[in-house]
Formats: sequence, C-alpha cells, structure tokens
Amino acid sequence: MSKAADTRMMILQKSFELIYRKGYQSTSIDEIIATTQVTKGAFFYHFKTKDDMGLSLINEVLYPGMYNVMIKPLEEAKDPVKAIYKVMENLLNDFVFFNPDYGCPAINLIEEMSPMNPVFKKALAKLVKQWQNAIVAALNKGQADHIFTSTFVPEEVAMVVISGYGGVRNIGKALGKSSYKTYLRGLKTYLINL
Amino acid sequence: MSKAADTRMMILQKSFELIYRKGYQSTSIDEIIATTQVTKGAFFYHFKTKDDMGLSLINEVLYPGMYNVMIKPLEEAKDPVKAIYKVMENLLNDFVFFNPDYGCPAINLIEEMSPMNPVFKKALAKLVKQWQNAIVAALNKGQADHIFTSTFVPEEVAMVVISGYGGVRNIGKALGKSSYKTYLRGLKTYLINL
DNA sequence: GACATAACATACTAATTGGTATGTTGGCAA
DNA sequence: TTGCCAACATACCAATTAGTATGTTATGTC
Repeated sequence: MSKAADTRMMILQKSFELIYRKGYQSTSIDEIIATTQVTKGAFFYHFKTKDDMGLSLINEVLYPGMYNVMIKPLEEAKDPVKAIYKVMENLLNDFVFFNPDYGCPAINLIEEMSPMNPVFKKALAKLVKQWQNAIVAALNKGQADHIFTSTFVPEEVAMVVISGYGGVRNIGKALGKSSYKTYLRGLKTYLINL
Repeated sequence: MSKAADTRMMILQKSFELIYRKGYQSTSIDEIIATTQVTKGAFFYHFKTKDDMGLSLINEVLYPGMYNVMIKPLEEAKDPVKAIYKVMENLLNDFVFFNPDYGCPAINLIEEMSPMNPVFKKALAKLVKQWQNAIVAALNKGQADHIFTSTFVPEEVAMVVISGYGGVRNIGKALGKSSYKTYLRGLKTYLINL
C-alpha cells in the first residue's frame, strides 16, 4: 500500500472510531485532523467533503468488517439455528471494540444518517438487506433439511432476529450490558422452538 | 394554563417535532425560535440551557405520550398476548405522527443522547424499564392464568419484544414501512407460540 | 395609579463549523 | 538536473452555534 493510501485509510479508521463514539454529525473535521495529526489540506485532498469521507467509511471500513462477522459465518453454516445464535453472541459479547454505551456503529449510522442523506441510506440499506438475505438463506436451507418442527416464514423470522439485534443495541445504551444477556437467552429459546 | 405556561409548552411541542425529524444535536435553538416565533430571550427565560429544554421535553412530552400508548394498555389487559401485539401494531401502524423515515422519538433519543448525557440516559432508561416491567407483569399474569403452553422467562420474552420494537424502528429507517409488516407477522407467530 | 416582578425582545459575543485559497515539499520520469 | 505533479501544509473565511447582557413591556398587587 502506498503512503498516500495509508494516510487515507488511517483517516478513515480514526474517523470510524470517533464517529462510533460521538456520532457522525457531532464529530467535526477539526477533531478528526487533530486526532489523526493530519492537516486539513491533507484531509480535503483525500476526500472531497465530509460526506464523501463518511460514505467511504461505510463502504471501506464498516461494510467489510460487518460482512465478515454477520454474513460470512451464515453462508458456511451447517446448523442455521446454532449459526445465527453464534453470530449474535459473537457480535454482542466478543467484540471488545463494541461498547454497550456506544452500541453498534452500523445501527448508529442507520439511526442518525438514513433520514439525513439518501446516499448514506442506500449504502446502509444494502448492508441490512445482505444480512437479512443471509439469515433467510440459512433458514431456507434448514427447512429443506427438515431440522425445524414448526412451520414459519423465513423472512419473518429473519426480521425478528435482525430487529432484535438493532433493538438490543439501542436498549443496551440505556440499560447496559445486562440487556445483552437477557436478550440472548430469549433469542436462544426462540430459535430452539422454531 | 397561564399564558407563560402555554408559551413554554408550545416551545416543547415544536422542539419535539423538530428533534424527532432532525435529531437533538442537529436541531439548533435558532431553528426552534424561528419555527415557534418565540424570541431567544423568551426561550432562555423558560429554559436555562438547551439540555434543560431537552430534559423537560423528555419528562413532559415524550414520557406522558409514550406511557399512554406503551404501558397503560398493558396494565388494563386481560389477554397479554393480544395486548402486547395490539400495543405494537398501534405503535407501528396507527400513529400518523410517527414516520418510518424518522423512526420513534424515544428510540432516537436513546440512540443519540444516552452516550452523551447521563441525565438524558437516566430519564430514558426509566421509560424503557417501565415498559419492560409492564410487559413482564402482563406475561406473569398470563402465566398465572395458565394461558401459555410453553414455559418461558417473562423477562427474556419482554426483552425480545422491546428489542424487536427498537430494532424494527431502526431497520425501517433504512428499508421503509414494509419492515413493520414483516416484523409484526413474525411477532404474532412468536407470541402465539408462547 | 404606583410599583414590582414576570415575561418577554434585541443585540451582541466567542467558539466552532465545513470548506477554500494559496501555498510548500518530496519523489519520480525524462 | 530539471521539471512536474501528487501529497500534503497553512492561513484564512462566512455561516452557524449556544449563550449573555441589556434592554422593554405586560400583569398582577397594594
């Protein structure tokens, strides 16, 4: 990677951390260049506007990161129930970078930026849809393998699951990490009874 | 109500609408006084700071409004399954003031303000806890009446339900109102199978 | 009707915002 | 070695921010 590309990626990474904790609009460019030790000239050389940086951040940092944790494990899954639960447990408990106080960076951006910027909205909707599709595919495979005792509509179960994730990330901001534990137990019971 | 109290409440109401659509930090006092036709002097006569106004808004507008829709119907409920579903359907479909693009004002505030201001966090956590308690109480009553076929932990089911709500409000911002319908069908199946 | 205070109105400020204009420098091709 | 451009650096700017200082006016009380 060239030095310029290094600088660019470093700006994106540090911005990602700041925005995760403070929100997109409350993170100023001045603060970003202060923590990155990069000058304003350098910042605007690499990114046309703040929103250009934000969108690059979604596509080049957030998206690949989330894809690896939320979607890839489901594509390779044998038992969809175990796989879905494992992904959720991994997301909620194992990621040390994710703090209950600050929630999930993807959920935060959807919450804050979807109503403000249609380009952000589209990029974030893509991420959600991919997760949804991966869960539906895993459930479909499970139904084909006859591992479920009840009949259900995979799209509806997927929506309950991804909503549960987004919601518990929200609740966790108010009530703390204990919400995660309670939710995970409830999710496990739900999935087992499918 | 005195004229001064009228002015105060009008500021809170209009601020509530603006903040619902734009977020708390992105709604400036200048914008609030422009839409309310109230001068800056009047604003700062009624509220010490912006955060003082925000907290008043939570306690005097958001809290009573949400209480009536989310909690009261559950306290009077006979069939908890029907009551919980009805509350959710009412929240997601019937409130014309609530727009899928802008989500839920309470969820939005938790998302944005819980990490920024511990006073906001506390006031919002109270609202969540009350809803949680109301759902748990309704489920407990249902278990005492032996209307459920499965055994479950009410706290866990309540957490799945309130997380589902918060999450689908988030997903809805990215994917639109159709998410609500899919979620509600999934929720119904979940509740019926309890 | 005098007076006090509540309820505003106006004009300002210092700090912060995203963005720009105009530099400078380092490395590589010819 | 020279020339050129990518990759920065510095200095600025107009707009917006929450908040304040200092007014004026309405209203109730005696």
